[in-house]
Amino acid sequence: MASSQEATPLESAGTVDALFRPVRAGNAFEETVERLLQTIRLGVVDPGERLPAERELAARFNVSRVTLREAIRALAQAGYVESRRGRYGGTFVSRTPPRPRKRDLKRMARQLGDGLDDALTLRYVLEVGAAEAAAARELSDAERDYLRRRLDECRGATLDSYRRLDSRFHLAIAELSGSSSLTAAVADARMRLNELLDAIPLLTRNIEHSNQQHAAVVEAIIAGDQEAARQAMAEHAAGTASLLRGFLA
Amino acid sequence: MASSQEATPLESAGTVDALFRPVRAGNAFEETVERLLQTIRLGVVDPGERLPAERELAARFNVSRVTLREAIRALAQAGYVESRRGRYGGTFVSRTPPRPRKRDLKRMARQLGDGLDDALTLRYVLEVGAAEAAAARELSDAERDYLRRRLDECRGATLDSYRRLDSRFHLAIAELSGSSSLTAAVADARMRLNELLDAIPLLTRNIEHSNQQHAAVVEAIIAGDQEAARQAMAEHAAGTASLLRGFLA
DNA sequence: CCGTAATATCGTGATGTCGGACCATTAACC
DNA sequence: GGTTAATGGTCCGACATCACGATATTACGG
Repeated sequence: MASSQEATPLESAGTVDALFRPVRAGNAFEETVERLLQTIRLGVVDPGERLPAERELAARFNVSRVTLREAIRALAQAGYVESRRGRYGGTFVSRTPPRPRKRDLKRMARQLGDGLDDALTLRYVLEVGAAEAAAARELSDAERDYLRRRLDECRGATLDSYRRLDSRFHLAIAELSGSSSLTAAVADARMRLNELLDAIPLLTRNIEHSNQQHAAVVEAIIAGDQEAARQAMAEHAAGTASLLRGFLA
Repeated sequence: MASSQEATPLESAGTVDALFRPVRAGNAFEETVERLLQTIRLGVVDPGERLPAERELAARFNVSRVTLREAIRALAQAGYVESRRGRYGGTFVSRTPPRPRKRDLKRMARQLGDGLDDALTLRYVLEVGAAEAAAARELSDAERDYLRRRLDECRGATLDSYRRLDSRFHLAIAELSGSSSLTAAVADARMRLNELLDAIPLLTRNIEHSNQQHAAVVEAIIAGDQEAARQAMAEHAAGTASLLRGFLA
């Protein structure tokens, strides 16, 4: 009765789609694999470094140890990690990561049609917001040092390690926002895009430009200038976005 | 060897915490309940309106029908929904929603210590970003109408229905950003805060102020003025944040 | 009044996931 | 060289969750 005029069942299909999205993306095993990959690809734990012990990881992930081990085994077979037993053993990130296999155009096209704009919009909002939030906080000396060190890392990066160190730099900014939820969201957004970014060539010229923008962001954050931080990060994000759109369109 | 100087294992604890967060918040049943509550509390489906059929919901949520039914049964027992069988039957949102029981201070204190700032920061970033993104898009006539109607709904709201209509208004803005991931994120952020907002009194004066800010946001979005939209939403969000902090601090 | 369609409800066997205990291995330490 | 502590590796019973199918109920259309 009232619904035909008062409610808008058809117009709000977008909202419905967003809220009726899958409760869980896959089974526990798949999601655990994805999260471990995140820590590796985003540079949270470096090649050669050790992951937390199985028991601790299982507890953090809120997943049984069996499931976690299956995930680790899958990553080991794929060449991402290596496990060593005994005291002072553990699971280590491989120093010779598997070459990201060339993405087939099918997958890219799927992502493109479905959610490229979606992912780019989300990334923009999160990263720009994180930069602004970080600038709004009063940072300790240690935090400023931390940020500068991440910036320097990117400068000294090779073509191979750049994506990882770049991700880690952006994660550091999110971290300085003080919101771990925001940090997690930034990490998720980057993982969605890295899959696409791996498919396009990385030019030294682009890296230099990125590094300049990084420096501007850091400067603004340390100066506590929210507006400048937002602006600088917005430019940076827009650059990556147009680069990506150019290669895929 | 190299790790003691080069890496920063201790300083980046925040990043580690964020990335080693639980893979899944709870079991499938609990998460499904939470998501159904979201559609009700955030006003995606109105009181008296029908939810999608079990089979469709189960498919959308990527959850078995058994699990979905258990979730629905729990919500039915709590008084949130009512199920009717037969053709043109279905599960309907109750017209007499259960009074949100007074939140015990224990839960609030927990949220407060743990993640109030976290939730507020995330909310701010997402909603401000959504407003900016919406303003950046070229909206169709239907979309503009849709937004205005949501705004008007808030004006005519009673004290009882205000929170729901307010949430729906904000969701509409997120929706107009064009990113369903962003919409979903905004919905999640609001659910986290609504739990707290339900614990503090709702004043008519505050509602009027909110509505004025809403109008300013809508005006800026329709005008396509990203900067103004951002600014207006930032003020609005800051207002809610300080209100909340005032009551809990 | 009857058939049909759309819906919620119920049952069943297979598979995933969990928690916990126990085993095997290793490097550091005494 | 033995001891020890921390780690990965293995197994098992209990429970959650799944996909699938069959059944019951109801409103609409003839």
